[in-house]
Amino acid sequence: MSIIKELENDIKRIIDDLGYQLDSFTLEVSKRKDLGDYQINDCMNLAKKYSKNPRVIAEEIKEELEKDNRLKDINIAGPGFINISLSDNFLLKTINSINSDIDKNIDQKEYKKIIIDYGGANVSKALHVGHLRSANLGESLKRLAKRLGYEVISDAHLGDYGRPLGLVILEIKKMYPTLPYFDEAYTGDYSEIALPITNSDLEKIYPVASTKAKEDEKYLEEARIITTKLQNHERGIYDLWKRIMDISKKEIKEVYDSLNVYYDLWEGESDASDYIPELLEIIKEKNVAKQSEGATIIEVKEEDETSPMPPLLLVKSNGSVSYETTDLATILERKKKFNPDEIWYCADGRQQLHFEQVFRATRKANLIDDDVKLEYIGFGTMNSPDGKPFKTRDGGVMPLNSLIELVKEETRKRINYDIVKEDKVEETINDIAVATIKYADFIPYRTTDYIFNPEKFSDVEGKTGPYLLYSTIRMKSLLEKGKEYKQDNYIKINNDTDRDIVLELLELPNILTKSLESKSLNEVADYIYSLTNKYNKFYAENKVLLENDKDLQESWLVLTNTVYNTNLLLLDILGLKVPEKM
RNA sequence: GCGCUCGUAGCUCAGUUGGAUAGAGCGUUUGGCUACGAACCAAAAGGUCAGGGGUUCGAAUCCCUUCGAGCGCACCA
Repeated sequence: MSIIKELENDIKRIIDDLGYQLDSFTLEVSKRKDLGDYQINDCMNLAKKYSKNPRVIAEEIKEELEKDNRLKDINIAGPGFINISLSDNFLLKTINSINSDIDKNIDQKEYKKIIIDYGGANVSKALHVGHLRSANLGESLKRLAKRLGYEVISDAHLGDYGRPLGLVILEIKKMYPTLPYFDEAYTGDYSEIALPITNSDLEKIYPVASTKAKEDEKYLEEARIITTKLQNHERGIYDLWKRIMDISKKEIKEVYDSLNVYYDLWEGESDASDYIPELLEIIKEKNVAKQSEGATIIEVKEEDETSPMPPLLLVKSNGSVSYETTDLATILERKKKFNPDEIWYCADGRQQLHFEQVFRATRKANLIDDDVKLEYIGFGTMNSPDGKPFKTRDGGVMPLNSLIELVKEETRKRINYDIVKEDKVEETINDIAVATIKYADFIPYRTTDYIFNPEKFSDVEGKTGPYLLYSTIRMKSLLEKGKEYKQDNYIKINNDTDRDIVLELLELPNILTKSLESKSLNEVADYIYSLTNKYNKFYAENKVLLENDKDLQESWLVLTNTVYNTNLLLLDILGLKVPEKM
């Protein structure tokens, strides 16, 4: 347990022992630093609950707190705020403990097994800027949850089935009608066929096919037929689909790799499709579906519910299945393969209704135990400066690749070529560019729609990814240059600048816990900036290596090391790589 | 129509289980490199928290209402 949590528990016990019941207690950082390090606001609420004067309660608590030598300068202000500060001796012990083991500054959670579904990549479609948030958020939630003691399985859950693929296959058929894939008489081995299609061809084919389908009912009908054939694993069509999968997956993986996003599983809707017959059987058994307008549906609307809640479409009137059905089958698949305690879905806010339908249908059909938590983690849309979804000049959505390249070009101008090794240049540029993009994405709260202006990337100063990387590298550099000096113990606190850093470090466990609860990384992003900024202030004010007071110098090196290690931990959670030099 | 997410500094965003004087970055103005990496640090200016009403010791935060924005509401995924 973290040191700050221990202190919080002790204070809670003191308050409990006085006969006042609190549901929970956390030390809140004071908004009046002139009055103390922390403020306790609970007396006013307790006063209401126990019909007493808040200041009287505050006095009682104060009297007890004064016996604790970890605390100092306890005072009561206003209607009943208690202000407390931490003793220097306690702070010294704390930082030494964290310095020896950073896990002493983290509160582990009880073990759980979680599957996180994020990314939202679709086969044969380029990853574009709209895919960034899901990948970024999911990856970091995975890292955070793991760090706090959960077992986490990440799944890309590729969109590799359904009509988009039917459309792509149809368009390939129009382009190359003589390919053996479309020849029902062909009995040979498909793997020997040369396919004249690259990934960038695939990315162009889908928009073309999609437009045609909107304009031409006959074309759309043909695509429906191919989609159904695909879902029935029909020879030829199915083999072509597998080839498309291989080409597309390779490209998707490369983009995710460069973004530092990794999946344990590359399952897709097609894998779940194996579970559809069993799913339909269960649903039939439980008798929760019914026929409507030629389709099979599950009613998920509660009685006397006013919000719109259309039925879940299980089997379409033409016999093919919808993505609601594959999502249900996926739940079945995950239960059988992994038996998780929770499943998290990171998807755009516009999918909220869809997931609500899927979750309700899951419960109705008892697809998974009631105590397994299904959680939809929605997020806001990334918009361009005009407030509309991000587009390039020609009207298409900007590919993620292009965005990365754009920022790389800006980064290329800023690198210090004197100290970055020649063979590290490209990797360094990628790390910095990705940090710029990902960190900017973390700053707004999860559900906020936000404006992402690529022009801004030319400015990499201030609260940005490069700021964090630069500062962290500078700490490392200092620690290396200070190797000849002792770096063992934090011995004395010099002034408020030093003290503020130690207090900031103590916030780490609460930040991580809160972030995991809210499933938003913006608090972590804010925190690492704040910690780094405080450290940089210290760095500008003091010259560690030239300090004559050796006790102070040793303390400062320990402080630097602790902040450095904390930054490494946080940057890793955010999924940002730290280059050697930059 | 019903529902969801919102409206906070010139711009982009934090802060929303109610707490003291509403914050950050950018931009603007100003100061700091012959000392550990200046992608840094310091300071200033900048606010009717969309408007109105209510709840209470206390509201950006909770409730009601008006205005405004974006999104969603079965055979696309």
